[in-house]
Amino acid sequence: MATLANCIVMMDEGIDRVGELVPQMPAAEARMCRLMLMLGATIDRELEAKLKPNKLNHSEFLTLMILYSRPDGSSTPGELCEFTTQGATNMTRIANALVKRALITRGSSKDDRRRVLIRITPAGRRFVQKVLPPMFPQVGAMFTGFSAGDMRQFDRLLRKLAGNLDQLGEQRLP
Amino acid sequence: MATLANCIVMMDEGIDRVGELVPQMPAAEARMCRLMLMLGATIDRELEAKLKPNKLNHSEFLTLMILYSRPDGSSTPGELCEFTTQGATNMTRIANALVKRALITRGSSKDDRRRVLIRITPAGRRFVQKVLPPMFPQVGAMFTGFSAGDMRQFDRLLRKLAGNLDQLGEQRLP
DNA sequence: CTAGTTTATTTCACTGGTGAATTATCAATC
DNA sequence: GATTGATAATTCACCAGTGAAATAAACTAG
Repeated sequence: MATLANCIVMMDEGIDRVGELVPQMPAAEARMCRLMLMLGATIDRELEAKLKPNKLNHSEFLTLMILYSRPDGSSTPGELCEFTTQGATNMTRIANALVKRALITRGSSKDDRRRVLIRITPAGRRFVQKVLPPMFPQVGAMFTGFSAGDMRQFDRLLRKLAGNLDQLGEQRLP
Repeated sequence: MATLANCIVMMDEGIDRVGELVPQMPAAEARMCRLMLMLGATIDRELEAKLKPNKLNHSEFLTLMILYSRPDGSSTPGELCEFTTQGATNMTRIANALVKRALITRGSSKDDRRRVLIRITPAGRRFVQKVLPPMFPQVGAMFTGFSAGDMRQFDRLLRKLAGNLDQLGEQRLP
């Protein structure tokens, strides 16, 4: 099996070596960047594995969770696209899949009949309440050994990084 | 456009709300987890966008960089699978693509003829040296405002998280 | 009322990645 | 030295997700 630790060792050596060949490279930043990519992908795989027994994939899960988290349990395809960073094409497919399983309903909005109103059903709520708790242990285990201070720091640093990424994105689409 | 900051605001509210409905949830950990997923995906998209003009995708780039970082510039498909966390099937495709562009060569190993030896070509090295520097500004910009201490902390926390993820993976495949 | 814009859906072609079976080689054992 | 089993890479058929373009319906502003 390819342990994350192995990959990291190898990545560290790789960056050192590339840093010798291309000295202008911001090595420390590149390292962080790769770490974020590796960990993000790993967590993604972990989550996907947890969801598979329930015949859900990541974007379907996310969509369902957003609806579940809304006080009125409803949203629109456009809004869901925005927050799940999915294309409209895919959101239609996701909605189709969730409607077929009766976890959500699709209806047209009263005041703007172009809009489609997507709403989580009682069965959808029950489904979330069944699916969610079994993933708590893993989520907790990811942060064993993190002190309260560690969590605060981590949160701060991730949000700071998010801010930088936003700026970086803006200047690419001017 | 869907700014990361917006998604985060929405995620925070969502987790608060779900936390009320399902109180056993480890809210702080779930928040970190989602942050990692969002940032990882964003960095991934950013990288992919930077690579697209060069007709490379993430896994091809990674493969090429590993080869570039090796003192002898060579590896085998199996090893590359391990470090890129790709299936063997996909590695064959990646190698095909890179061979077609003459960035790598494929030859069979002398001492074990099952093994294929993949080696970066001089053109491959030149290609990396051309492609790499233009991404340095972005990589640097991702961490503007990070003090030396911030970088140290961030590195420490990410590696700690990696350790936990490894343990979590082990106990799923016993 | 008309022209233009927004919202959602559908279709199509394409990319990236996966699982199952296949082929070739090696290593071990009888 | 033939047989069995493991390992490395490839091939094939398939799926999920994407981007672009076309369509349709409904809203908005002049």
